[in-house]
Amino acid sequence: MLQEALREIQRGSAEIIDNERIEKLLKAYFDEGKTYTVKAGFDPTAPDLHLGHTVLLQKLSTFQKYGAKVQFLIGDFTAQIGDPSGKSATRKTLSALEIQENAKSYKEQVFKLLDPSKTEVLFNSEWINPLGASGMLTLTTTFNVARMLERDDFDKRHKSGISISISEFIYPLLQGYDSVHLKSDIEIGGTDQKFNLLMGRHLQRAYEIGKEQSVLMMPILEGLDGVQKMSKSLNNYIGVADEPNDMFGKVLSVSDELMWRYYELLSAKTLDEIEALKNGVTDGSLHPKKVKEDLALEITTRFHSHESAKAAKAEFDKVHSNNQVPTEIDEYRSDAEIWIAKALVDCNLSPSTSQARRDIKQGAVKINQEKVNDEQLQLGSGEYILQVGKRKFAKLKVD
RNA sequence: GGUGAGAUAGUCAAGUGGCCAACGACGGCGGACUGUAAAUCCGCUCCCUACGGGUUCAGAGGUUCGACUCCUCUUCUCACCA
Repeated sequence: MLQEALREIQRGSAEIIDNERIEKLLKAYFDEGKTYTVKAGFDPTAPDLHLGHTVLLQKLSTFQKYGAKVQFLIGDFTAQIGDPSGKSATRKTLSALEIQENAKSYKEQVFKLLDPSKTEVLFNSEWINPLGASGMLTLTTTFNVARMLERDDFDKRHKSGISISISEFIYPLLQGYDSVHLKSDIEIGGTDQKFNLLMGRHLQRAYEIGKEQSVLMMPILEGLDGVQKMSKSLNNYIGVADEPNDMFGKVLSVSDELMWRYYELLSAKTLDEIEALKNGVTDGSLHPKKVKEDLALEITTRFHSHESAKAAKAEFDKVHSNNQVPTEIDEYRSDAEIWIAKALVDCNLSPSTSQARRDIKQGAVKINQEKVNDEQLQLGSGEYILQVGKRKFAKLKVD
């Protein structure tokens, strides 16, 4: 039981510092029922959560299974500075109102994964504000500039003469101080957070609170392309707010290889269960597509509901396996006879008539399931289902 | 502040007077094959009711029959020096 818990906790992690302590905490839980705290900080600058952000949540959820109380920390104070990690320039700061809004949307999402009874939502302004100028000074005496500049991203910026604000030096200190105040046993974060996470250990020692937190770092989740990190700007993400149909479809579109990665980092299935799936695929008794569908169902269910996930699967089968028209498609109207290329542009199926013509030439355009060959085709009055490629549909009414 | 290099389509990157709407790579889109997977193969990839027209190569002027290519100024980026 203890071994299994350890394996699940280590699952997918990139690096663990002071693993022995985690083992001790778990042992104390299994032997004596003693709980412990796991801290994870979230910067309320990103209101649009995607699956990449949920890797940490999934890990927290695992910890909760094995006796952890989660300290879900929203860095409302620190967000005013902006985390310098991995940044090549000073971040612009957020207004108090924006931070509040973002924090709210965080709370709505996280309890889809976490057990509320074992989760404490905290805002660090609560203890950082009372620190005052003298408390802040004390904090800064625990560290020095030379060590701060050892940090890779600071070092690069310093050497290339890009300005580093003093407040950015303060950021890791404050994050570390959170661990002092909360007396966290373990802190988890992404690999890019290593410096900040270690600061927690440093400060817990400096403030002599009698423990030093273990640190568990999770890797950055790859996006749909399987290569680059999942991010909104690369448009390779699955948003937690995506519609069920989109979410299901996106999960199903990842490669088989990436699917296992997603299983490891996102699924609530145990390692043994996943191992069984892998064996099934290897010996041919399980079709990889089925396994991927299960993952898509699990994820869609998590953020929506079991019903909508099943509906998404049904819809998916309908459109893609049986080549039928989706249930819901956008409708457009035209009040006069219209040229096909123009119609495609009007229905947002093509960005320009030039593109529309190319699509037609390449046989990508269908009207009512019939391939269109004539670029000059005029659509008279009636109702048409327009289709470009495999997934873009629109309904057009011509009066 | 000084000196040198550079700015080309979504990104990287050719092109140094007409053969340039601009090589190539990546990405993206479409097609074939499939499990809407991956891999592979093929096609497309500025706009325009189009065998033609229009607007592009940081910005503004200029030279020229003709400029992405030459000249001037401006803006920005990078390297070295201080």
